[in-house]
Amino acid sequence: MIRMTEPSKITSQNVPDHQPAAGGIAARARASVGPKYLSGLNPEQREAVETLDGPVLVLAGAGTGKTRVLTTRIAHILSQGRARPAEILSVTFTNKAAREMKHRLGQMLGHAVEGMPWLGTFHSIGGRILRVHAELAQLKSNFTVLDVDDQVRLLKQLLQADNIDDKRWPARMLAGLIDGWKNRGLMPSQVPSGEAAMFANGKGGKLYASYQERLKILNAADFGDLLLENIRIFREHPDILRQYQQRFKYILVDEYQDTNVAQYLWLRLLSQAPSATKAVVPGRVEDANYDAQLRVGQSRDESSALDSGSAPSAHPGMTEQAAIAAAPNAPTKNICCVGDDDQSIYGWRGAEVDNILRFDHDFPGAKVIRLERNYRSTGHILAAASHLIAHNEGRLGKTLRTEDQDGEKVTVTGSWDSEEEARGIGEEIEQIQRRGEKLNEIAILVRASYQMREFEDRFVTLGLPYRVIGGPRFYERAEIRDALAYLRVINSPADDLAFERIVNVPKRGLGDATVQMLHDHARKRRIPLFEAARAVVETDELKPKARGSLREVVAQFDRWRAQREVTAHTDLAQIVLDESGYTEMWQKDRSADAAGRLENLKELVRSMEEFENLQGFLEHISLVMDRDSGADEDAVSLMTLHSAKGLEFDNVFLPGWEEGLFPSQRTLDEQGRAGLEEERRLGHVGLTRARRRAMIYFATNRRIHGTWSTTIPSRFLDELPAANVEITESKGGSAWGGTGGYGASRFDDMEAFGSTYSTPGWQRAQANRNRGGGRTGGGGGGFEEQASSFSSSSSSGPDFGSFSSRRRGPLTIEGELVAKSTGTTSEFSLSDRVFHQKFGYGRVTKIDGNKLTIAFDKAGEKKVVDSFVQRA
DNA sequence: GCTAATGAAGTTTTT
DNA sequence: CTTCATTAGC
Repeated sequence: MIRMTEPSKITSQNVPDHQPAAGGIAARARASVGPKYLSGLNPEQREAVETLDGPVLVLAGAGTGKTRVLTTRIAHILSQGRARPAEILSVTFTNKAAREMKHRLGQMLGHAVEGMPWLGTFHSIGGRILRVHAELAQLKSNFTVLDVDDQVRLLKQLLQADNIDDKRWPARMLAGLIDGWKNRGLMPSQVPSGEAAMFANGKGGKLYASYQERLKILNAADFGDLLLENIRIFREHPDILRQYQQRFKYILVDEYQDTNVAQYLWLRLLSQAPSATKAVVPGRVEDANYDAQLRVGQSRDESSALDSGSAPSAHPGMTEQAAIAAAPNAPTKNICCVGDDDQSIYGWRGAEVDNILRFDHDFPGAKVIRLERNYRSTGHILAAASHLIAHNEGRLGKTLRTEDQDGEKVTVTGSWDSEEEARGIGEEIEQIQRRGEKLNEIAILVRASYQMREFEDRFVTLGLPYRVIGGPRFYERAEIRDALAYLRVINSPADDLAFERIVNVPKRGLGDATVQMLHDHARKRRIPLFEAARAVVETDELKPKARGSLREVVAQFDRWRAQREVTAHTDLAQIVLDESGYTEMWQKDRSADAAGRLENLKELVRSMEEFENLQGFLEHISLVMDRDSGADEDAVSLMTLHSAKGLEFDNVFLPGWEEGLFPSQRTLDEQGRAGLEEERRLGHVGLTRARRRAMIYFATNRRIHGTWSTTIPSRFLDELPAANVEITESKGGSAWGGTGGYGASRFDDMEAFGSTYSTPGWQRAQANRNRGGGRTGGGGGGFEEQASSFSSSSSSGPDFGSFSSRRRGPLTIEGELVAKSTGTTSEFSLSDRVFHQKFGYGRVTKIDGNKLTIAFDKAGEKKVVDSFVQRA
């Protein structure tokens, strides 16, 4: 299938892009007949696939077949013989996306794509390039990639060394600043002095510089370095840059709207046609471009001054930059960026929406193709999402269309409080389930993760299977990082951070004092901690107990290193975990998640098999390890709006649409209008996840950090088109807060609840609920449900009259508990010791059919379904 | 050096 | 109301 003959001749750098090469004509001829992979593409998609020459920006709205275009384009390039697999650079943001592309490419081409070596994430590809040229960054090719945790610990040490109060100037904050600078492509010397001075009374810049120095000593790079050091090397060594420019005949970029400045610069460099002509001095020209772009990162106003060519030359090379901007840029190769400005939701993490908004400016002559045919959602959902996003000003503008039916309207439901919201959604889900739909097709998308708890509690009570997506990634978990630290120390005795992490895990009686001592020793002799430990055990500076422990640790590592030569790396890992007592530590642990941690450790050892040796494993672990893909059992998905990007479900619940929560007050305060627009994009992302039903909720009262507060409906609700939205009533009206600061809301008209149960709206809502067949089983009426929970209430509730102040308390909702009951007597008896996956150990205090009330040791009293617990 | 008790703080997070 | 991190005490 893939023609790999005459590959590179056609698009060698000597052939200008606008000259259709022989392959191009052949391609067109063939395309008119239509290779199999092109069939089924709509005209825009097809254009995006077939426009191979020059820069292309594909604006792919939600659900318009973005991934399909990317993969088909690669297949097209390959089958046209335009390039070999190894000559295509294809970058994504996530490993998941990269894997998905590989997978679909394999399907499309009918066989596994052996060798698309340059398909991967920005970071994995950057890391790969950096390993080749590590010495140019004062690193060895086996450098360690530090994660955020290591970074912070390292910075903490630096702060301590500098006698900076890390209460006032937290290491996390500095880590954030440095990360931000790296995202913007700034080396320590390039950080604007004003920003560098922001931290610790002017020491910020200096700390950044010494942090970088420490990294080199530890033979380590952080995530930012993987790209930043690439850029530095490309700038300082044009010959190396040219080598890569020549290698990559085609560049494809996924999710372009999420690129930050560093990623932009990196792409920019690689995408320039190799400068065969000596007229252009690469280093110089590119410097100018960087400076310009870096200024964009600093200040939008300055950059616009730059565009007009009248900028004062605060930076060297500015004048040249102005000239270059006016003239056609350095010839650009075949770069194809796919993205959607309306789905840019990572601005707070350094993503520059401007990158996509300015694409045709940055890549002159770029062809912009819009994909606006949506194949995912129904008409009403699409209309609602489009109408909402149309309120944004800073966008390129797309109009999503569908040929699907209108479907059901988007619903907006107000609840009294967040607890009721969770209950309402739980009931709705049960209804959907009864209709025979899969739980896998249901998602709840929240703005902030603390919203999840309420749903989890509810689902546990209902016995409804759910899965939380997101959260700590696999390699970020403590047990994985500990295990990796052991392996890192074996692999690289100079890895002080890893050594420090595990020297007292499991507990060996080597506390802060001992570690501090080792540090002093190490610094004095300029040796790694591990070697310091080896030396110190020969002296009598330590108490006998600590000395013995430390001696044992050193001996163990020596032994493991020796074994490494003769033992398979997976076996070695197992041996290390066992002999160090690490496995045992978790086996003894009786907390709820110990079993899961042991399982994760097994998974880690299993995953090592994919790599040839320990070295190879460690090189890739931090870059390509993904969260464990949860079991594929049928369950509701619970996640943040951010982690929902790229996913789709038949039924999507969107709770918490209230001012302050969504849009988030903090974003509004910190980012102003830009922040509001990003929040709105988040709403757009949320809505467009839904294929058939989108259900929005807002509550009048929400508990945040333990205290209740009254909220007002989100302004985004008012921005939804009335024609596509249906306002449904929930028990208890809403809109207590009245009008917000931005005008009247139509949700203000919903009946206020007041302080009794007898308002007309409430009664009507109850009637609707019962009539609507919302429940099975007896006794499940909303009123009784409410009543029972009132009577069992206890603690201090929200301070809103007698109703609300008494309605909190344990979740004892008899109606539903009976409804779910199987009738059979539970196999548990009173005061049984039981174990629950989420809540840990507890004692049964009450039994009601298959519903147990359990007093958990740590989590307090909960009602759970008996199938969720096992005998302890 | 370890444990228990106090106190501060508390979005979103692809690598 | 939580969770974490640091701080007293044992």
